[in-house]
Amino acid sequence: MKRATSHQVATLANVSRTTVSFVLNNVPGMGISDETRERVLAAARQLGYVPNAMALSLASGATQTIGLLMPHDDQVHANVDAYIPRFLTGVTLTCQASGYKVLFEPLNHAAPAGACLNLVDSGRIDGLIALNPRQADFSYLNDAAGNGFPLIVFGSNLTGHDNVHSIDADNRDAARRATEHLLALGHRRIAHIAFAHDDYPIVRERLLGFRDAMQAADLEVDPAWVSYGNYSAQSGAESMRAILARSSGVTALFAGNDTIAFGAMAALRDAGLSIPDDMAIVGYDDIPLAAYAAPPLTTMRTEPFTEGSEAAAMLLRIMAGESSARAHVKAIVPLVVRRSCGASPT
Amino acid sequence: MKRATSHQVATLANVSRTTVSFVLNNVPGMGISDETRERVLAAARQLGYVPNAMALSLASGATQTIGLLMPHDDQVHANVDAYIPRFLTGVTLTCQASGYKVLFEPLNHAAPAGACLNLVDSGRIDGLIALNPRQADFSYLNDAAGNGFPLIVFGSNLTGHDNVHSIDADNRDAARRATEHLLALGHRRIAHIAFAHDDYPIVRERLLGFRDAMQAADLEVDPAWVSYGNYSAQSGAESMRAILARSSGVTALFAGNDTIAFGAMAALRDAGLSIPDDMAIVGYDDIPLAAYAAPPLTTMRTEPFTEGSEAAAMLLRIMAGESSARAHVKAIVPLVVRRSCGASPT
DNA sequence: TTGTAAGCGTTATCAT
DNA sequence: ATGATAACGCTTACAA
Repeated sequence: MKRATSHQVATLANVSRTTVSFVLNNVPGMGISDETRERVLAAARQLGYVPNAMALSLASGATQTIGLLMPHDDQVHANVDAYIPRFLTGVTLTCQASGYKVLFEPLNHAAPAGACLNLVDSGRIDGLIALNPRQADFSYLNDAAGNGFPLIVFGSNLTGHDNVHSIDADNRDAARRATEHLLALGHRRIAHIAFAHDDYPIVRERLLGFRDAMQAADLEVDPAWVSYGNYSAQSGAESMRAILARSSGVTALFAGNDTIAFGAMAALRDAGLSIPDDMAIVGYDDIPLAAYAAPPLTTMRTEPFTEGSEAAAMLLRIMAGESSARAHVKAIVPLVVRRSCGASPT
Repeated sequence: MKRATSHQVATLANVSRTTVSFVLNNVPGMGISDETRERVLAAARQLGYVPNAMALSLASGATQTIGLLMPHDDQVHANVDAYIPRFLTGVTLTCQASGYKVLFEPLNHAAPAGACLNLVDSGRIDGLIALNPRQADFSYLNDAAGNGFPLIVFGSNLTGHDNVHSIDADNRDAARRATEHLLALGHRRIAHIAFAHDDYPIVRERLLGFRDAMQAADLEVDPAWVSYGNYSAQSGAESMRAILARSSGVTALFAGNDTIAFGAMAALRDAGLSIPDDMAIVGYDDIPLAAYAAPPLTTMRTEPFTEGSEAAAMLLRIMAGESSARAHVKAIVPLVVRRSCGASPT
């Protein structure tokens, strides 16, 4: 793999490396003769010259690359989760449009701080987006931000870290509204299956919102009604079966996400139960397949692609030195009503 | 964002930069005194020293980064496709285990050659995995490989490009077997909905396999039976409705992928048709949700995570200078029978 | 056992 | 209008 250097271009064009740089970067006010410019351009073309990105980064101090940090447990997460890939796409396309590359960094329990720190400290990236970081990740993220490193935290509305720019959906509020939808339909015994362990702030938020709604309706939530999945539809099915087995008399389910909901629905069908007659269901995320569930799933709509784009756009802005004040954006999460909860309020 | 340099470490430890480098890299046979080593290590720790990756790359000629190239059309593809994210995860985790980062590069129709070429020519990456490249992408991929650039092509078994290492599933054979499953069940009028336009070799292969099976059974395939989707469940539903509207009397569907199948199933349910009684369906991919469809979807099982891991492992091996001969691996695609085609052969 | 110096490919500041 | 030269942070012969 031989690559041409600016030196070779200079030699071929009979000029100095400086001139090559001036021509190729269109440096203004340098009064390069048209003749010279042509010669340099021709030489570059002939040699297939492309500037070396590493040398450029070293000299300029910028890598034109950002990092995307995301949680990742045991293959399951990024493997099965439907939100992340779309977020990633949003981030990537937005960055691409501005000439930035994105470095993808799944973060598992095993290597908590190391990977990220290294990414930042080794000067490999100019900015970082952390998607749904856990509590444990937050201390060094906050440090990095404190040192002036451009950082966007997406999806964990932790307080007391005013250094970091953040974008959030109000998961708690959305979960409350999801539950209220069920309540308004007349349901009183409502189950919740969290989509993961609750050391992720996001799952805790949804659980909290669920409880908020129940409490506001003066309803006790029986511990037998809540269960924890692990992102997969399978865990949703198992949780549903467990809840059914406890014969807790629940008539509705607020699923922590749509994948969980799909699993629960399958378990219900297998048990010969009807949706929504025996069990009304609302999900969360509005994954592309949600509208194609049987029956079509009522769910809270998130916009991963848009959110990824916005996170990237915000990061780009910060890196460009605009927007000095710490921003804390809240996204809106609408309820989209389909058929999994039946027709209208009782 | 201030970062410590090896120079500062050297100063603090009262040694030269060379010594710092020797100590930190554990260069053997250099006989560094334990006392000195300790002092250097302490200084590095105290300063939070992390070597600058760009400088390191420039000096060593290696970036410890690979690129992942993938097709991408109009948001739809990476946004809705269920295969890619899992492949990506497999690639990333395998690379991570070897200390490699991965640069994610979606490639859309608009910027065909540019993005990839630049990635390679700018020396930003040490190797490249191209996932399902289109015919058009192949010429420069082949060039890069010809220049000795480590490259794995996954999923487009193009011939006449012996420079490139490739991994493939035999899509044509798999599609044939999927169709044969339907045939064995007694179906004669079988529809196919391709999951994308057929300038992707992979969708052409599946179409070809479908035709192979039909032809082997001495069956004509009516043009009214085949339709083209665009990755989305929605396009699957539309295609299904179109096929139904042509009242072509088909009794079975081989869907180009599972997402398409989900859409088709929804359209069927809406039309009051029963699966599998009115329409038997086999999909392709075995996405995580396939087993949770209503009814559970019979489909061809791909293993995106494993395939991604293997592609990465192979690339890593090539970059390490092992395996000189061009490898062309074929993966196996088993049929997994669930309930969307009914019980047993007629 | 440790230090000096050259080189990796750029850009940028000066002279000329 | 163009060309030396230094600087970016590191590795690695080679010297001492």
